[in-house]
Amino acid sequence: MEGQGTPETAGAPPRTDQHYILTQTTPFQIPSFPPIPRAEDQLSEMGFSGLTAGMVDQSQMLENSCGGSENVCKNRRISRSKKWRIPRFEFQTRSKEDILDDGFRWRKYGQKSVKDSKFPRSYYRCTHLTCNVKKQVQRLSKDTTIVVTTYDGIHNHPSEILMETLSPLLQQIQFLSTPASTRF
DNA sequence: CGGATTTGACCTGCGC
DNA sequence: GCGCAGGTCAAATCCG
Repeated sequence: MEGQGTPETAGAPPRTDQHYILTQTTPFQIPSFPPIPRAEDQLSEMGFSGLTAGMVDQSQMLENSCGGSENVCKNRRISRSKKWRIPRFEFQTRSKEDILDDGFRWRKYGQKSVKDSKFPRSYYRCTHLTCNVKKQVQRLSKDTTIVVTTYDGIHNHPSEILMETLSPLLQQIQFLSTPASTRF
């Protein structure tokens, strides 16, 4: 795994002194979600070129993560008989910072100490209204300089920070492309 | 004051 | 059935 895919592409939202290692590389597909960008495209957008994401058996997926399935249980979990699969990809990041700035906004909803690890695992959810992507962040106890970030799901919206950066530019382009006679 | 974070309680699955 | 571990909830707290 080490040494496998270590994109250090410049100019991407993730920054600081980080090295990236993507640990799962199996292609995946999503059966019935609305049109959303492929994980590879999102990774590319984040600056990780030439990467693919892995597939995970997500039989414990929560109801709000499966787009209103008929199999929603009264309690929070979906029946294990329904084999949901969502993309999951994992980065190992060499950084002093625990939080990888990936261009999306995250809200922390939990932290848990994990067996065989002296560092707690943090749980984050994307703050976008309709996006149910989650990520887990944990520092390796073997090598405390490495932070493992696991993404569950694919964003169904563009990076908000990226859009904030680009919106003045887009507005200017729109303004300039409008015929002068029709402005105002 | 509102949004984000913290943290203990709770829920669920799994192995024995 | 029981205990353990992982994941989530939600009230309390913090902070800009």
